[in-house]
Amino acid sequence: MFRFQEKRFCYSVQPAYNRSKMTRSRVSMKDVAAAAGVSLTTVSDALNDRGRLPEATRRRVRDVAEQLGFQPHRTARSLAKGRSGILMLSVSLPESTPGSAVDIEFFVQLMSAASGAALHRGWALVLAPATGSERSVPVDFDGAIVVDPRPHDALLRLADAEGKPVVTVGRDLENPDRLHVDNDHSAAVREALDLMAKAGAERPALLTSEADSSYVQDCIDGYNVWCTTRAMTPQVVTAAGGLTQGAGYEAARDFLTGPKRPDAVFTTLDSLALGVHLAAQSLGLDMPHDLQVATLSDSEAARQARPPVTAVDLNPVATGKEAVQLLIKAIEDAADTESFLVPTRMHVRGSTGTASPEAVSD
Amino acid sequence: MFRFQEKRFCYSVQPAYNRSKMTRSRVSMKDVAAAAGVSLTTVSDALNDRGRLPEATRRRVRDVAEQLGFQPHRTARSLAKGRSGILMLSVSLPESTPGSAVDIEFFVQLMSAASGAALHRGWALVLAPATGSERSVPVDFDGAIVVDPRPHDALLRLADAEGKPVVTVGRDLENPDRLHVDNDHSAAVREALDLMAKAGAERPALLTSEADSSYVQDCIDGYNVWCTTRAMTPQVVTAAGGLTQGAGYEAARDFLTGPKRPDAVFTTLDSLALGVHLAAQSLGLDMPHDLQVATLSDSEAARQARPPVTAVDLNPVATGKEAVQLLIKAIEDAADTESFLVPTRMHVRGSTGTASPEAVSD
DNA sequence: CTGTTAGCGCTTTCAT
DNA sequence: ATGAAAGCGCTAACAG
Repeated sequence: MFRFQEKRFCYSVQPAYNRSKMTRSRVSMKDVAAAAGVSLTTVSDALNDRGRLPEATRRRVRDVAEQLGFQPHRTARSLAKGRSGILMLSVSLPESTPGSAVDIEFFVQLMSAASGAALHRGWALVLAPATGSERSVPVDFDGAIVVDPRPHDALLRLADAEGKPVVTVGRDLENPDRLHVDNDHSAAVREALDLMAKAGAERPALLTSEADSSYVQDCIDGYNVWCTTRAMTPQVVTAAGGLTQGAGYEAARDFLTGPKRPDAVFTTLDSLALGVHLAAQSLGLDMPHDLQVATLSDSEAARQARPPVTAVDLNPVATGKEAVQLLIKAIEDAADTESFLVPTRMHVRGSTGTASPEAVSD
Repeated sequence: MFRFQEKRFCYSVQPAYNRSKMTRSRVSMKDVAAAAGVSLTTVSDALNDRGRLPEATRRRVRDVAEQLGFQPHRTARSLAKGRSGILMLSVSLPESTPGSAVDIEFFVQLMSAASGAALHRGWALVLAPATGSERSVPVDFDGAIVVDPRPHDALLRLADAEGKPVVTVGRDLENPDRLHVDNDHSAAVREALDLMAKAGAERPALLTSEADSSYVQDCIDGYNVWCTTRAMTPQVVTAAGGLTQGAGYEAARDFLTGPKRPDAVFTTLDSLALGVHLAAQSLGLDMPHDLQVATLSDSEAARQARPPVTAVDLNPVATGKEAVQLLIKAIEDAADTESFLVPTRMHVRGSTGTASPEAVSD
């Protein structure tokens, strides 16, 4: 239950910008040219540092432009150059996941870092409409970043159709050679399993979401390789219900009360781990003694849980920056761009047993 | 401590889009006109539903366009119409706050909702560079949303300078009549104080961040009015160190060990409340018995804390949507736009004592 | 070293 | 009911 405020919800005011409505019409390059007594070309060259003008003219023109308060008209420039300066970014979650990508810390960090990196290099980044959304992209764009691509991602297909460069975060399973940024999830899983094994785990399980992303498959591969090496019987559980704590909880209630209960579990997302955490508590299992928990993707929630959850930091900030950098490179000259693997970090915390001496909790 | 992966960090692949490099050059309206045997004007009119063509021609032209796979060139349209279709959004945090706005759930929700609402209506939303950032905005925009405006917000000044409409979230204290979206924070504070008083609070304090935002001032006003009405001595504490849990913790350690320790505290942001929460626990104070805590702005962290924190949901999603709607209206016709107050919701949880019967925890 | 000119792809008067 | 033509503000050949 809740109560709404009883007060007025609306009232009226005058927009502030109305007051200075005598907006002097934009200063154009033509105006600058006239004022400086040169041609349009010269102004363009001076403003864009095209080195064919003597420093003197360049300076003079720039000064005039500054004094007139000239601001370049980006749209006109875009039209003339055939480049909009806009990058699109889409994150498509599995159908089954309620809520949106902003509920997942990894995506928020990545998105924010990507936007900042783009701006820093003079590009603008626009979030793409959720897949399946009514209309398509409302602006011209020069390239796209597709996070965790799924078979029929709208932005991916649109970019491909228009021949525009794409960088994916995580591999495009339908086209694995496509330019991408990724982590070595398989290695991360094996590292975490080693850690838990050292602390006594004998039956580690893997809890994943639906396996339609490359990172989930990599985790499964890494887990299977590890189990094979150790001659252990793998137990892979797929949580139904998307990337949520609830999905993790339901799955965990299930396998934690079944026969051959695992004594450790690695999850492919922090929200799943949090669900396992909750299930373990509700079953009266002690972490890490009765059950060790480790997960892919670090988050504030993983840090705040009691005990805090051991997690692999995927470095979404570096990932976002790198994706932007790669995409810009691909746009500017398709040559010499190569996919990139972002290093991960393991944060050992209370949800797993004590690890080897060099890996201490942060 | 942590360990980096030892593996290869990079390897090279061929960008996928290179393979289809024989990109058929965009289909333009001219092509459509030729194919349909009509003029450019007619195509334009048909495609934009300008009602001067008989339904027959309109259909025919549209069919041809569709068959040719025509996609409008947004940039060209923008140049001709003098409107870019782009909205800017900036969030400026207090100088003292480390990290970025994406660490604050309110902003993330607002931003995501705003972006979605813009897209839904055919506009694109671009995040503005952090204030004080090197270069200015890399695209032409038609209007701006400025969240929690501060005295010298770069985007605010830029928009004003170019005579572009602005909607602020929270009032612009230097120009209170400016179009905005806001909550009735003063009423929310009083409601929370009532709640805590009913549960026995006799010395409620107010913990705020630096008071340079309208919402902080509103909280202070509401608090003072409430105290005056009840003939209570107000105790307002300003946390140093920005909008962080650490800042809340430090401030709370201080006033919780001083003379006349408050038995309840209202904070102006969830991270501050979480800091108070931590301080109370470290001092062995029981919540809600020894200390009641309530805060502005609900969050996952407030819900997950033990005990969970009573919080005012500011409805950032509605706020973001409304801001976009208002801004578009202001861009399209400056008339009849009015500021808007978004209703809030109180979520009563374990950090405060039992409230009146109709306000039950969710 | 600098200017002239023709677009970029669309919208929009103004004719017919 | 439809078309011709002049831009929108900038870039980029191509001259000189």
